[in-house]
Amino acid sequence: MKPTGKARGPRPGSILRVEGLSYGDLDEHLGYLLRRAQLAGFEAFHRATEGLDISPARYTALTIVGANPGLTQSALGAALGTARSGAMMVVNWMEKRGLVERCHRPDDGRSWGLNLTRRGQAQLRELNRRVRANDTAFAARLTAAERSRLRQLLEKLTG
Amino acid sequence: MKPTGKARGPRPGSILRVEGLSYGDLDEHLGYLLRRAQLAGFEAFHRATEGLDISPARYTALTIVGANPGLTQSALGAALGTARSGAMMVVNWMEKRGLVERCHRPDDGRSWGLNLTRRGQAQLRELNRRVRANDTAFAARLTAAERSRLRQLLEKLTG
DNA sequence: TATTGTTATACTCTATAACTATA
DNA sequence: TATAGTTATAGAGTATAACAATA
Repeated sequence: MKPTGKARGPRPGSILRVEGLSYGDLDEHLGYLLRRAQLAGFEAFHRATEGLDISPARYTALTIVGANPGLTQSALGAALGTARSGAMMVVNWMEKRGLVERCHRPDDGRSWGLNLTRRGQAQLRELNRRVRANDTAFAARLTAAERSRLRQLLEKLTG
Repeated sequence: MKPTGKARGPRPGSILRVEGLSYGDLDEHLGYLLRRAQLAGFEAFHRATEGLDISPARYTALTIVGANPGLTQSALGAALGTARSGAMMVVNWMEKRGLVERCHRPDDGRSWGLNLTRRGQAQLRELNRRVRANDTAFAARLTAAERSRLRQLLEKLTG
């Protein structure tokens, strides 16, 4: 049994509600509530992918490459909301792990086209399985109807 | 007219939806939707506090100290979900700016009690004004009823 | 022995800028 | 000249560990 990967970086810090402490206006501040929920989501993600040397950003990158074969690094960076150099590091990681290939594009010698390898596809399927299962557990406090409503509201909010 | 403060650090990166790109399973992933919304919230906060040398974490710290006079640094760290050393840096920043005072506690010589100064209180009021106004603008895509529902769902989700 | 504050250090993430090669 | 990728560097943020003072 080979090692599955080392833990990466510090655990995501959660914002647990401290007993007997007043939070002032924060409880009515939408941005703060979103931050709390999002950090809880990171924690859930971390639990779901324990030992896989992955991160939310890497998972996002993997998913987007998988959904857009031949994608350019710059386009990936734009999708991730990061600079080109940031996209580089993610792609380097994916390539070193054998999850993604950089393929020359015949039409433009400057840019690479990114494609998932077989292994990358398998890895992504496994991640999706884990993440989806954990997503439900994460949102277990909500009913299915409430989850759906929450998704809908978030999508409307973000545009 | 004195300078109001320098911009701090890199702007928060947003995740703009890229035209014509597929996002695979991400659109159904609650954690991803939360992340998007939260980053949009950071951006809104940044716009609202332009030039004030503040950050969401600092704003949170200021609010919590204001709502809990005499608070301990460790307690603040717990509320922020950060280590003691992290709380130190925030408090150092607040103290240097004259927003907070460290007061000796008669009952325990080890710990400080944190209190907002007059200036800190004024600063917090101004921040609340800006943040609240911008919060509405940020969530302008939603009706008042939807905003309220969203808040409710987020609170239920986080517990 | 445990806890508070403190300091020093390391690591992650990300932005910026300069460089190259193609266009 | 403009753009894609690359590389090096710097900054913010935060965790960890060790230390002193106090409990």
